[in-house]
Amino acid sequence: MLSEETYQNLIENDLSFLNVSDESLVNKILQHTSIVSLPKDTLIFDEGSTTNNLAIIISGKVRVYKLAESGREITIYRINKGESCILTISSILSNLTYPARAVVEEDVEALVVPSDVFKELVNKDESWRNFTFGLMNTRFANVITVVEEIAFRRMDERILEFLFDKFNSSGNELNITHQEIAYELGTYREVVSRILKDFEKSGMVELARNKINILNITEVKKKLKN
Amino acid sequence: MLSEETYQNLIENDLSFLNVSDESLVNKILQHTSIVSLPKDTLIFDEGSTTNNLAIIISGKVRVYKLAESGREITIYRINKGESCILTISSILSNLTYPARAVVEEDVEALVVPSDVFKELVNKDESWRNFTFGLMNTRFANVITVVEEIAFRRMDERILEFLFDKFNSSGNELNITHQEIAYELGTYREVVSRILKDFEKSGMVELARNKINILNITEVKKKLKN
DNA sequence: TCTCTTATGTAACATCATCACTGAAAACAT
DNA sequence: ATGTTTTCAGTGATGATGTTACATAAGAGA
Repeated sequence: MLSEETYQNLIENDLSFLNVSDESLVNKILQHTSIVSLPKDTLIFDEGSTTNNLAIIISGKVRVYKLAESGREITIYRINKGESCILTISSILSNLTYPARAVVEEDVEALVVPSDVFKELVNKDESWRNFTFGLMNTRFANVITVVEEIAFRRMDERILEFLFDKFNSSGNELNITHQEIAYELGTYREVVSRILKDFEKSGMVELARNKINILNITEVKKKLKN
Repeated sequence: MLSEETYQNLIENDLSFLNVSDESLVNKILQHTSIVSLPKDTLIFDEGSTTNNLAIIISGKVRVYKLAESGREITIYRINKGESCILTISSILSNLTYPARAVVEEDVEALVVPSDVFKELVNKDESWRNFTFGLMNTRFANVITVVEEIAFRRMDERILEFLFDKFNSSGNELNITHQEIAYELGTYREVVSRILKDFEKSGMVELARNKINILNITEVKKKLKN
């Protein structure tokens, strides 16, 4: 159950596709959806599983990744505010099992839509369809980019790019462990440590436990241009 | 323009989703679609481009791959009979540019649907929607599998698996060059040559110019189980 | 038979994967 | 405040793969 007020708030707050024109669909949404809170580290779905609900993220962040037997991981993409999990959509629309794993990275509030309601909305409402197609298309492009990265680019470049992106979103002192970077990029912690050490030796960064300081951002940019 | 007869043939011949119920949509299809032949090596689309037509494959095969500056390539997936290119669909539905390249691998006959007609069909007809979603979902799962393969698996295993798949579809003497295998898997020809030579030394295969003979298929299977 | 083109072999070195440790920093317990 | 445990980082060693650079061999065509 969703209150009329919450519904309106969501529509104004980055979930504009919720705004369907058909009155009976609005009622379906109000009656059959609800809001849940999922704390950090909650396993949203695992490889091989299926589901009966679609979660649309209102706040927080989810990481979708592949896990190898060796213990290595690689991040495939993240689900942010206003998005939902296309793998769940795959599962609902095509009866496929998840090919990856999703875990809450930052505490999540989500709107939960039962799969049959979602199916009906996608079939009857154009804005839901556009939302769904748009999400699938951008994700697809994302994953192809991941393929390109791991197939063709060197690890030092990839680490540098990762640092640079983080730098842009959270200032030049990053609080992150080498292991986290390794999980992000699909490599081993040792590899990350070694490469970061090289960066430190060349004066680009400064390292401490749980911390990476970017000392020379223009140098980083220059290296990425090549 | 499509003849009524051709249209019926296509419906019976693996393109059942063409069978729409609405009469005006049938007319749209008949009037606005056509059949084209595309010989081997035709570039269907390239990175960064967009399109106004969707091709649905009636016969033949298309390879979709990423190309690196170094000259390396990696196959992302193939488009077979009854399928169409989801990247084209992305481009049409979400105005995205292609993140990869597609080339005809075996002579293709395809049904060409203008993008506005396709949009209308997806919006109005459920079987087209299901076709579209189904294709996107399986492709997405494919690409995630590719990520897993290149991120975590060893090259000798991947080559072995490739040989095994080819073996299943075309007998135990394969006519293929090392370069082609390298393009498939995203590595260098030299790496493929080296690993194949090792396989030959261990008695699993026999190598000749343009030819790989699998001598011991049970051994290959066994290695793949591990 | 000679030449050109294409496919393969292989050495050498760089990078990354993988295993096996060591030591340092922070968190926790007493 | 000190000792203990846990978590994080440093680093050597070795194998697999990426990358450059040639050499050789097989087939195609003149």
